[in-house]
Amino acid sequence: VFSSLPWTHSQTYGEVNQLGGVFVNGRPLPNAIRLRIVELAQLGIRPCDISRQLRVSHGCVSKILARYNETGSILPGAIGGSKPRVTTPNVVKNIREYKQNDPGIFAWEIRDRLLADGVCDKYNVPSVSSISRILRNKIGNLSQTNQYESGKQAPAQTSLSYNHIYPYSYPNAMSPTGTKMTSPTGVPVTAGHVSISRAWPSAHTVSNILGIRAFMDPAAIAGTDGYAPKMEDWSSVNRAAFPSAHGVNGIDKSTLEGDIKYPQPSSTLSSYVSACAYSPTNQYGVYSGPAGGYVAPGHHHWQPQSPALSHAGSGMGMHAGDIHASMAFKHQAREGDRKPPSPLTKQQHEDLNVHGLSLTSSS
DNA sequence: CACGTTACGGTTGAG
DNA sequence: CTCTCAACCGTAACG
Repeated sequence: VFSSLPWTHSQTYGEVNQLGGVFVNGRPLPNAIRLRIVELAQLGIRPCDISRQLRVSHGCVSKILARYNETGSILPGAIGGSKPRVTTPNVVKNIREYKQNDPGIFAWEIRDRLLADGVCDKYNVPSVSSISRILRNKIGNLSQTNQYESGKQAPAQTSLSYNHIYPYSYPNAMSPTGTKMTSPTGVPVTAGHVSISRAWPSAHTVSNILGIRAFMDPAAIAGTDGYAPKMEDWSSVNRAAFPSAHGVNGIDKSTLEGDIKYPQPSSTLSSYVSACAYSPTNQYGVYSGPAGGYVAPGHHHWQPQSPALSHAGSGMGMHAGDIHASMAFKHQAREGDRKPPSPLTKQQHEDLNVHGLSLTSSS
């Protein structure tokens, strides 16, 4: 797996593409680079030139810009994990009832009833084969089965709406930790809100949240391992730093180091670019950043040139985080349209929300 | 040449 | 704890 190709010397590992750029197979490009791609495009630089300057394959530049145009987010999609189950206890309960009331009912009929009765919607209704499996495994002889329903219901699911959207599972995820704690009101803060408030992007949002939480929550930090890591990808970048903290030692350091830098031609950029680094272990990491910091910005910061970077650039990689953070979204694009089922969705909608606030890109 | 697409080899993480 | 497997990734190459 990690065949490390030491690029230069330090730990950087990763591979070098035809353009001389460093990348880690299977992992998203650092947010700083993703951000840079978008920034350059907004400055009017052609994709082919961006590809050459940043040493990122044109296919990747194309993909990132397309996604940005579509969702307003520079962040990569959610990697790994499973989609939320559609066969929630509530659904199973209904299936059982249909079967009990009509033992000869066909799976497809059950499916239609789930839709007709509003138990499911077209996005989360179980497939006929899933229903057959449920009948076979969980409701074989109706009687015993389970206990579940009692306790849980599948509340959320109803919300279908987003579920699908976020494969990631945020809904839950976040809520648990961060949310709850945070919200004083008791009302759970949804990620969305948060994000909004802070103006982050969605997915990220989450992560941010996590990150943040981490922040505040020492415990979290403590468990380095635990860290919030999950946030995944984007996080890596974003999270900026949190260096110190835990530092988880190895990890961060590396990150910090960051420097991996890939050679960047253009001086200007380079600075911050370098910032990003892959974390060795990658992922995310560990560092969680100071969330607060960057966020704050007022906004417009994201202007291409200097701002963010500038300070960002400096030392540790983290800044990178800021940067993107700030711009994670584009001004916004259309909103309403897409959300549902489309593939990328996850963040999309979030983004959408976000956009509002985000900056306007125009310079 | 520019760039949208996609096969490929890879990683992740909920279940 | 380990295994599955779908979702995502970026590169390379095709058109």
